[in-house]
Amino acid sequence: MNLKPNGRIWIDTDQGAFMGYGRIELLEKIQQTGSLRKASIEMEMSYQKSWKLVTQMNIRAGEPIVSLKKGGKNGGIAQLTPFGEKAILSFKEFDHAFQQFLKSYKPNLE
Amino acid sequence: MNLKPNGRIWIDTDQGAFMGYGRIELLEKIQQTGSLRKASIEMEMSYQKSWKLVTQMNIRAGEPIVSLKKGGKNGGIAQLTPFGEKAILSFKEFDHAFQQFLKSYKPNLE
DNA sequence: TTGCGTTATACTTTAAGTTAGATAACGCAA
DNA sequence: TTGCGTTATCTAACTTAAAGTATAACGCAA
Repeated sequence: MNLKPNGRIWIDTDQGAFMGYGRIELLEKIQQTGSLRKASIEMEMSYQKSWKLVTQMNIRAGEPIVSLKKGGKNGGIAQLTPFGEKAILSFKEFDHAFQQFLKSYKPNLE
Repeated sequence: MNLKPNGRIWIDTDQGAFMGYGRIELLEKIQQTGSLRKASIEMEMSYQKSWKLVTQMNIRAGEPIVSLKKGGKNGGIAQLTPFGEKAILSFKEFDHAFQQFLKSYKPNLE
């Protein structure tokens, strides 16, 4: 039978989801590439969707998570703000605690 | 800003999801009505979908959660097995612990 | 044997979300 | 001033999960 407790967590705001597994992965790829387009390709996600996610995060957080600039030397740049970096760390900590919770829980059905 | 930790949990098997919020609600409505059709109407869910959910649960649990019988006095009957009742209680306990976890967690971002 | 309300199942249609494709705007560097 | 690669945005096409529609099978009761 092999019953396995599972789940997922995220952070909401009044306007909707703010931070979750997909967004975290996207932010990390932005951090690595410096480009929203490259990050979306690595995520195998359309540019439109990742742009929407980032823009939503920026609005919902009240303070920019990612700084987006178009034009210039390399065509443009996408960069995490210090606040964005803090947000990643905070969510990862939350998820770590949740994974511990999941691991510790034993369903009593046999 | 009002950041609110949120999440959901469920129970998986090797064949896929076995128990979660929607299924629990469906099981409780079956318990109350004795009918899969009436339960689906109360859930505002198509009969086909609820039938599929119940059938999957029965298969994935290895042991019936809901007993389905067609024909007879009232056209047919849907009834939780004792094992099904235990499954409900077990999941609710799991969820209670999870809600406690969520409530206790304070994100450190301000 | 007929009617009833349910379970059981196939097929079609709808709706929502996602992606694709195209194009404008931008600003540095050559 | 031109070219480049990116951000930004619109519209159309596609995909897929869900619901709708229809019908068969069942077994008790009248």
